[in-house]
Amino acid sequence: MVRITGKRISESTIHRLSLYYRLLKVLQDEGYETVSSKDLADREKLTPAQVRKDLSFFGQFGTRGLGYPVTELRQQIAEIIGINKKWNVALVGIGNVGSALVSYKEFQKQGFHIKLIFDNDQRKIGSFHKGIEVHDVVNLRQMLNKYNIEIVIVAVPGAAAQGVVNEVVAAGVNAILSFAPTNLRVPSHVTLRSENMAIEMEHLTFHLTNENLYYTA
Amino acid sequence: MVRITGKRISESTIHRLSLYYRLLKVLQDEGYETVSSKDLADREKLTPAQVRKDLSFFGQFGTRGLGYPVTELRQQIAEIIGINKKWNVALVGIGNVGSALVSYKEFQKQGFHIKLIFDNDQRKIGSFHKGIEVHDVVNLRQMLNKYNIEIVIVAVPGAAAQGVVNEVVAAGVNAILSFAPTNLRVPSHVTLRSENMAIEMEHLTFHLTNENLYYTA
DNA sequence: GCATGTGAATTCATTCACAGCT
DNA sequence: AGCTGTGAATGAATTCACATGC
Repeated sequence: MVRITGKRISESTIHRLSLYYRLLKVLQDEGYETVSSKDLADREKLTPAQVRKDLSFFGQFGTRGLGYPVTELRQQIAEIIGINKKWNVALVGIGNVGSALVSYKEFQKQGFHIKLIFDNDQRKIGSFHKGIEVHDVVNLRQMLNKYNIEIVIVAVPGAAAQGVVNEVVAAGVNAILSFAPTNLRVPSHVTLRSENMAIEMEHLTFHLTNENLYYTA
Repeated sequence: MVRITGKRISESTIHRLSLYYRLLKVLQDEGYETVSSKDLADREKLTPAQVRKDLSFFGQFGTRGLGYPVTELRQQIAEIIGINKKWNVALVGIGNVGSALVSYKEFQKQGFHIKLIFDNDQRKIGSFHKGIEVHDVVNLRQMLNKYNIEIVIVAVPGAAAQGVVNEVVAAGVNAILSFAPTNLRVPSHVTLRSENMAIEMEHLTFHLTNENLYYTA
């Protein structure tokens, strides 16, 4: 949770900003110049009040009676989220998930530049992926520093993940995206997000298993 | 949101059940026979009350003065989440993400059996991935039926995703995990979870961009 | 004495409703 | 008239605190 001029910003608000950002691109492509909170809400299955409240945390972007200017609002949200600039990213672990990430085109487009790749497998070290050389993870800390890496993506097996995270934190990197299926510890000044496909699947099985118990009482 | 005997179960509770399930495995391996809500909470950075409340929605699993039996509680949670059985899964789209999924060992272990793979690329159709043949997505609906698929993972480009989802829904499948970076529509009886790496990255950049504005007022 | 299970209290998120601007 | 921006009201999730049982 972050406070901006005294207002609490929740992770859900941050998430919705990302959704608005994408939706505004679509609206832009469809030729809209302005959009109302109701339009935005309808397309995202939210309430207009929710949309207005989310935006109101960061300023006043609309015109009463008219709505929000599509292109401008999109630019403003980009600035709020911090994707109006390039970010130096490093990837640790070039297995299946890591490879998928390197090939993920949206990444480059969004300004995420994978500058460094690390692995501990001697057969992989020295090889190239999409033009990026794979380095020995032994040099992780010093290279993160040298290349001014701001975000590290951890895609190593669970058993190795905490060790990698510790090095990353020691190197002064404050943002980590992990694909490891284990609990990771970071100091409170570091932002950690974890993606775990198995857990997402379990949401599905929970619903499949329990939806016959739906009540509407 | 699901109701069980009148109690509201939130997605966050479901998520935490998955965390407890994993943590209990660790505790089991460490040789613990019982565990208190405080122990569980400390390891997950939650409060003991949160842990007890989560579990209380589904029954009484502990012993006062003693705590919860590790192995037994783990088994109970498996039943609640619905991972005490095998699930028939199909994968649509065998690109980078799809390939990573097929190779993901945790999946098999957790009882998720990828029975079918689909793609629309003629060069891929007929090929095999980890012993599973790639089928033409044209036959999606009928094959999902024939093989009693319960969960479909959609890993196709954004532009193709809604079309695939429509077919999946038409085939009567009620659980979908999507990796497409677009908004998808499903009827309310279908559970849809979306993973979007770019959005996760944006949480990180938001924090990196805004944490210098932290207040503690 | 110790730790669960759970109503009550609190905190946090969302929605309402309306004043204010175009 | 239409739609934003925002305090106030509601609703949901979390935490408190204690009665209950081992």
